[in-house]
Amino acid sequence: MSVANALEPLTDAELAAWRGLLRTHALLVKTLDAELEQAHEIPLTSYEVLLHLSHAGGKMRMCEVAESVALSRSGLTRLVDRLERDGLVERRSCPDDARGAFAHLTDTGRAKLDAASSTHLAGVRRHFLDHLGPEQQRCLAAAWESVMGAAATAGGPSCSA
Amino acid sequence: MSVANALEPLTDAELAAWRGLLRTHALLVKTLDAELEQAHEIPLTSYEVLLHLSHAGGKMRMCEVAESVALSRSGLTRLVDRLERDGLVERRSCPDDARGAFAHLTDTGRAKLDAASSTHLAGVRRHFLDHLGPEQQRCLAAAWESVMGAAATAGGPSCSA
DNA sequence: AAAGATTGAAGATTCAATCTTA
DNA sequence: TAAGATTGAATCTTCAATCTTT
Repeated sequence: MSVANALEPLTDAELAAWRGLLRTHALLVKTLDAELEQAHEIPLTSYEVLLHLSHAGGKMRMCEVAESVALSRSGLTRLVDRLERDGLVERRSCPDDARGAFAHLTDTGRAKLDAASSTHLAGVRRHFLDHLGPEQQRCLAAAWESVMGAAATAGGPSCSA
Repeated sequence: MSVANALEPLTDAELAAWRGLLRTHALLVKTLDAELEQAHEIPLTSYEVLLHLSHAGGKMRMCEVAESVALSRSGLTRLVDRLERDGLVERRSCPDDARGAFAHLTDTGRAKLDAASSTHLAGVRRHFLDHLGPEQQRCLAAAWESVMGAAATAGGPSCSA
């Protein structure tokens, strides 16, 4: 908080909290991605796009999808290119705003999502949730809320949707 | 833990703990990387290599460095190429094992690390640690310990060092 | 002039194959 | 035969510039 201690090295506890986040995230994402790729030939990021689309009722604006999976606009454009090529998603025009575009979940995409979800869900449980007590779960959720809340105050997301 | 509930959707608390990890990690890494790049023209991953080298007394085996920053071997080879080109790191041969190589922190590299560390440290505090209470810090550290410990039992790291 | 989306070019990372040494 | 490290090819992601619409 203060400027005076900006150069103090991190305490062991601070270091463990910070570096653990980096290490654990890397391991989990790598593991879950490999499991999805192996069992269903779909990368984790693609899976998450399908998942968000499904949760949103089957369609989202491109910029919303980009924000939801933490990808740049151009990054999402290429990803949806791949998903469209594989028949999992379709682009449709946006009646309200001709500049925009919707990403639509296709039947094939929904089927792929349904098939892959048990693999993914099992992986998230086995590699992550199963090792957390209910108290720890709440603590993590509160921590994310606090960190993200502070960030939102400063520089929020980009697109209006 | 059981197979029976593998298809139950995640509870809200589980979802918050898991998706929060993804979102928060993405935001923090993006922010810290941009700050380092802007103030010292060094990417976060490069900074972390210098940091680990410094903590290890100035030299590490290539495979150790790769493991410490969660990069593949080839990924680290290219990264050290860039660091060597910029004069921040030097490759040296390994007396004990002629197959191996050391990455050595140069004086220039150490100076760069010292200069960048206040930016990085301030960023980690401002964007992350300042929003966590001591209790939350301990909770996070314990969670990482638990998750990583379970993973280590299964498939551990690769190189012998 | 600004926002949503895309494109070309460049950068970073990985896989598979290769080289050298153990 | 296996391990440490590197290389070529391919993939994924981003930045800056562009196009269209508001």
